[in-house]
Order: sequence, then C-alpha cells, then structure tokens
Amino acid sequence: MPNRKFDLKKQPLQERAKFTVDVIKQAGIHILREQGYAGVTTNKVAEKAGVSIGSLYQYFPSKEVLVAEIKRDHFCQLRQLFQQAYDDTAGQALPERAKAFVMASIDAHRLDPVLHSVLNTDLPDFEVKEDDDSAVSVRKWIEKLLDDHRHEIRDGVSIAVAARLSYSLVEAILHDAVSHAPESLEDASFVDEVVLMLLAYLKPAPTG
Amino acid sequence: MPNRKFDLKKQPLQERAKFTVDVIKQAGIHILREQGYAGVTTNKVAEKAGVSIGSLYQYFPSKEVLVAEIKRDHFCQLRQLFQQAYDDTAGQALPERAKAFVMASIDAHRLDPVLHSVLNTDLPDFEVKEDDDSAVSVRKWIEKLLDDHRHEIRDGVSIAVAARLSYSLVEAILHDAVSHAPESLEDASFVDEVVLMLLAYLKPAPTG
Amino acid sequence: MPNRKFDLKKQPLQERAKFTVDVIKQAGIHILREQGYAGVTTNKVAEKAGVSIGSLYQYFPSKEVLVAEIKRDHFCQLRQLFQQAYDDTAGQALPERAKAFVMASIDAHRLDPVLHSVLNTDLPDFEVKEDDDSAVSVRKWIEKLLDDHRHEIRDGVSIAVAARLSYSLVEAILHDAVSHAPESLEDASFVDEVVLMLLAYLKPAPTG
Amino acid sequence: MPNRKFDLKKQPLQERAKFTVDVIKQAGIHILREQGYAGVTTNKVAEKAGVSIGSLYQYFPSKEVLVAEIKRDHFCQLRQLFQQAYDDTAGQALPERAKAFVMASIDAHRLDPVLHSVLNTDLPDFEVKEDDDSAVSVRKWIEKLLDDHRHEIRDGVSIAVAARLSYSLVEAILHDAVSHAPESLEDASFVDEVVLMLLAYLKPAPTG
DNA sequence: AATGAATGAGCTTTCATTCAT
DNA sequence: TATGAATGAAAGCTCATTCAT
Repeated sequence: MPNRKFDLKKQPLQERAKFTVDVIKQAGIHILREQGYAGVTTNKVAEKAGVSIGSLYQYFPSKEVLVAEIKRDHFCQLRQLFQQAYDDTAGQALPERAKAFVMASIDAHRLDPVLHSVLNTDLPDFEVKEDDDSAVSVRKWIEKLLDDHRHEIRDGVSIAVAARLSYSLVEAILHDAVSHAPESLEDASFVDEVVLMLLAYLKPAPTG
Repeated sequence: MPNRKFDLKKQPLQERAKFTVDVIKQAGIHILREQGYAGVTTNKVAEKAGVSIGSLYQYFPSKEVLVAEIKRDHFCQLRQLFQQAYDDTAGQALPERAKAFVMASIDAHRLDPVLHSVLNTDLPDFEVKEDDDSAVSVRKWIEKLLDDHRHEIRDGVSIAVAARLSYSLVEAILHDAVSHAPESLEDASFVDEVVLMLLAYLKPAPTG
Repeated sequence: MPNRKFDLKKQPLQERAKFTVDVIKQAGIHILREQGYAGVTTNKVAEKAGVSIGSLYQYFPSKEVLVAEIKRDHFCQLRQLFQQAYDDTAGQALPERAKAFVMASIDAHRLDPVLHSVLNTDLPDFEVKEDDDSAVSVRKWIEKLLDDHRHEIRDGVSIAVAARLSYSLVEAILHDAVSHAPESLEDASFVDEVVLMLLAYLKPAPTG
Repeated sequence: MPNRKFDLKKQPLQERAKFTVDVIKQAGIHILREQGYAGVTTNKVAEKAGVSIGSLYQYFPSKEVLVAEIKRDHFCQLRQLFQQAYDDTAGQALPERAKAFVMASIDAHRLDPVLHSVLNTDLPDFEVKEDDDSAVSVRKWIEKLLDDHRHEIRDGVSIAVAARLSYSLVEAILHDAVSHAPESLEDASFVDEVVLMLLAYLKPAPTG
C-alpha cells in the first residue's frame, strides 16, 4: 500500500515481532481509554507494554502513527460489523436493513465505548488522513445499502450525502446515549426509536 | 462567587487593560481556528497578540481559562441567537418554530464555523465546567420551546432528552455540512430538509 | 547613615507616607510568618497592604530591602529587651544578670516566635549585611554584661567569643524549645535550667 | 515503599547512569555551596554537570528531591562518624565518650563545612521529610550513648530531649566557630571547652 | 504621589525522539 | 534486534521591576 501516508517502519514478519507490536498497541489502547489522547506519551506506552522505548520506535516511527494504527484497527472492526449487517440482510426491506445497521452501530459502541469516543472526539485533526479515515469504509457499506434501496428514498438527496448524514445522525444519538443513558443501548424500544427516526429522515411521510 | 477556579484573575479596570484582554482573546481565537486546541500555547497567543506573556497571565490564570473564556463568549453569542429565535416565533406553530431554530443554528455556524467546530470537538472534557458550559443555556431555549409544544411531541420521551437530542442532531448535520458541503448552508431546501428530519424525530408519522 | 548598604529610597516625612511604609511592612511580616521567605513576593505584599505595587517601590527599592527593614525592626526590639535587662540588673551578681538575659531571650521569642524563626533561619545569606545585622547590637549588650563580670568568668576565653557562644547557646535551646515544647517557655524551672547551663559554661566547676 | 514521593524516579541500572547521577549530585552540591539553596536551579545544575536538563529529571523528579538526596547522602556520612564514635568508645566513661562525640561533630564539620551549614540552615522546612531526615539517625546514636550513661545524667530530663539539645548545642557552637573562627576547630583546647560545656549541661555541678 | 498595566528573563518540567551499547 | 540513557526544544507559568498615566 504505497499511498498510505504513514507506513509501518517494518512489517513484523517474525512471531516475536508481531507479538511486540500487539503488546504496544494494547498498551496504547489502555492509556487512550484511561487518560485520553493527551495522556498518551510514547514513554508511558512503552513502559506499560513492558518493552523499551527503543523497541516502540522500531515498529512505530512516531506517536502519531501508533495512534493512527490503533484507530485503523478499531474502525476495521467496525467496518466488519457493518459489512456483516449488509450481508446478513441482503434482499430484505429497508426498515429491516436499517434496523440491522442501527444494531450494528450499537454493537460498535459496545465493542469499546470509551475507546470509540476517544478516537472520535479526542484526536487532533491532523491524526485523520483522508484515505486513512476508516470511517470512510464504514460509510461505504451504508452507501451500498442505501443504493440498493435508492427508490425508497426521497428525491433530491444524493446517496453519498444521505449515507453521511445517516451515519452522523446515528453516531450523534448513540454518542449522546452512551454519555447520558448507557443503559438505553440495551433497550429494545430505543433501537426501534432510532430506526424510526432514521427512516423518517430517509423517507419522511407528511407530518400533518 | 469571586473565587471560582475558572474566573479571570483580575478584572481589567482601565481602557488599556480591556483592550489587552480583547487582543489576547482574539489571538487565542485565531490560533484555535488555525491550529486547533493542541496548537494553542500561551507563548504563541501572547506573541500573536503582541503582548508579553506576563500580560496574558495577568488576565488569564491558565491556558485553560483562556480557552474557556473564548468558549463562553462564543456560546453567549449562540444563546442570543436562539433566544431571539424563541422570542420572534412566540405563538407560532411547531414547524415554523423548528425552522426558526434550525436557521438560528445555521446562523450560529456562520458566525465562525471553524472556531465553532474546534470549540465543540477539539476541546478536552475538563474544559467544560458544569455551570460554565454555555451549551447548557443554548439548550435551555430549546427546552423552553419544546415545552411550549409538549402536546405535539410524541409520548415517552422527556423534554430534556428531546432537547439534547435535537441539539445533537442539528449540530451533527451542520457540522457535517460545514466540512463537506459548506455551500449547502445557503441552500433554502437544505434548511427544509433538516427541519423535516427534526420534526420526524419529534413526532414521527407512520412510515408504512 | 551614609554607610548603610541599602538606604530607604526616601525618608517618609509626611504622616501619610509613614503610614504607608508601616502598612507595607506589616503586610510583609504577615506573609513572612504565613509563608516564609520563599512565599514573599512584592506583588503579594502590596496587595495585602492594600497599596499599589508602584507605591511599594516608592518606599522600598527592592524586595531585599523590604525584608532587611523588617529584620532590622525586629532585632531593634530585641536589642531593647536586652538593653533593658542590662540596665535593670546593674550592680547585681552574675547569676541574677544571666537569668535576666535568659528571660529577655524568652521574651524575645514570645514577641513573634514564628517571625523570629523565619528571620533567623529562612533568609538567604545575602540578606545579612555585616553592619546591618542587628544581632550584632544584641550581642553588644551581652558583651557589656560579661565584661562587667569578666573576673567571674573562667580564663582563656575572650569576652567576644563567650558572648557569641552564650547567645548561640541560648538561641539554640530556645529555638528547639519553641519547635518541640513551646509550653516550656512558660515553665519557671526551664528558665533556671538554661541559666544553670549558661553559668556552667561561663564558669564551670569541676564535674568530678 | 517504592512509590514514596521523595524517591528517585528511576534507579540507575547501567554504569553510565550511575555516573550521571553522581555528576548531577556533585554539581548540585557545588551550587549549594556557592550560592545556597536559593541559587539552585535545575538548569544551572544540569549545565554545571554537563548533562541535559532531561537527564536530570530522569533521575530526580524535582528540584526538591535532588536537594533531599544530597542532604540524605551528607547525613549518612555524618551518621557513620557518630556510629564510629559510639563503637570506638564502648565501655569508657561519659567524659571520654562525650569528647569522642564532639570530635566526631568537628570531623563532620570538616567534611564539607559550607555544605553542612547550607543543608542545616538554608533549606526550607518542606525539604525535611520525617523518616527522611537523617539528622534523626545521627541523634539515634547520641541517644544510645546517653542511655548507656543515664545514671550519670541529672534527673528530670528525658534522654530524647537531652540528646536533641546536646546535638543543637554542639551544632550551634560549631556553626558559630566555623563562621567566625574556623581555626579553632583545630585547637585542642577548643574541643575540651565544648566538652566541658556539654558535660555541664548533662550533669551540672553546683556553681556556688 | 499613587496607580496598576505591562514587561520579559528565567524557572520548573515534559516528552518525542535518537543513538551508543 | 533490543535496550534505556541521553537529549533539548518547548511548554506553562512566576515575579521583580518599570513606567505611562
């Protein structure tokens, strides 16, 4: 992947090296969760990981790359959830598929809510490289789904915009829910409500 | 409460001091806009403002307070917009009032879109003090409006929650629009679409 | 007094000015007591005194001079106590006079124990100008007294050395007492014990 | 207690690190001697030591800890002198043992007189942590000795108090001697005089 | 005389990064 | 390869002092 902005310094070909890379990422995740991005220092990460600072720099050429890798991994998991939701509901109607997506979003937030929120709100902008932003690939699946149902969506809005807005919408609601009423994520009626809202946006009926 | 941790160190008494405070805030805003919160350093702000670092600390006991003051000022302007929207539409129907609010939000984003987004997404949490968080007073006016129309809103959701979500929702959409399609803010149909969405949330009609 | 290292910038001839000088000194003393020498800053002193920082510098050309003035005043009071003890016991025997001096020392410590200890132990050396060191004039009176009784003191020790050692001795004991058993200052038998000790030094009897 | 506030940040593992720690302490001692505690700044110490400021903070988490370490080292040497004096005179009479202690004190002052006096008089109180204050362990040996001879000491004074006062006494005298007549430390009769004084305190004979 | 706004050298401390071993 | 000692730019902040008003 030559067009990635930051490459890993060295592909960990050996078992030992792969393990080290993993241990370092786990330590980074731990500190991100506990202390946010501002709390991450390479020295702390190396210590927590039980490796020398030199080793960390063997595999991650900078702090930014380390965090970017962690973010990429996380969004890769998210993408899989959405991909799964897409595949699992192939052929079904829009409401069912929308529900599957909302539930995938909720699962995503359950994976590691604190990390998710740190990665989404606590990272300086320069952390996000356009083609690195895995949110993109998450949205790809939403676009695919909306495109499958493009005739059920109201006119005058592009699929790309609708996908982006749908994602923002659900993220905003879930972010809010996680912060202020985390138990609602487990509440079945909450899911239905969000789905309703999403559908209302995608194909609003007259409100009168 | 003159000893609040997040108060100014010293009230500017003379004209010259008021000017200095202002110049410092403007410099802070400038750097926030250009380089985000992480880019703000007291030395850079002082230099940009053309005052000594000592003068900065004469009025702002810490970097955090400076940013908090800037945030307070900004949200104070927002609150006025929302208050105006509330007052101007007193007695009208929910759709009209919702539209007034959405337009107020858009105006808010036009005030200083980049600053707005930095203040909303780039600030560490500790920046937000409970009674200092001016987003609260913005929400107060949304709550007031929703409360006026509480019978037109679907059951099972508290006014407070609905207000928070409405705000998050509109913010998320506008944030997205500002980043990816800033011209849409000027598009009349965009406003209508957002209003539709908001109403769909507040009182969804059967989508069947 | 042209040979004083630091002169007051200006003799306070007017009533108002004298009052200001006093208020500043009192504020300085207060802060010395509460926060030690390290806690003294000219700005804090001026604020505590209720005068502007500019006024402080009108009367005290530097922080060092301010503290030196406070120290001089304090040791001036001490000197008066010792002078009084000398005068009051003129013509009496050594033990009585020694007791008078020890009691004067105790009174000195009672004047302002904390300030005394701060002035004696917490001040950087450069604070002490040879001819400014009012401890000198305190010792002068001890020397005078010992000289009156030079025949009752053992041979082989100069009056100057004996005076200095006597003072160090009593100071060391009292300093220790103030820190670790302040109530002993009020105990009559404590006084007698210190006197005993002092006499034992000045004219030791065979201990066999 | 590996997490004590006043511990070193990191134990030096390699030879090079041990050397660095030492060089830093030596530089700190040098500056303490020349400019007193107020003259100590971490930058000056690092520069004098010829290491980077970062290296200093690698081993000493704060300026305070650095000075505390220097003090600990110094008093450790003192303790050894007193311990030696105690052991060397086991079984002898009080006057001999007292003399041994006074001579140990004199040796202590000869080790590094200026540093000794700076560490004893120029340090802010917060520098002294209860169990860190090595003066305590010096006093322990005096207490041990006095306890061996408790029947030869006058009644009505606890061993602990007597030990503290004896130490203060000898310190005060020597401090004075060092400042005003350093050659007296080499004078045999001076030693005898101090011993006499100490014994006079511990068991005063009637002066009548 | 008095005020207080302004100054800036200098302090303590952090942390991403390098490099000799 | 792995280690960890060393680096030093740069950050936040203090405070004695000056000077325009």
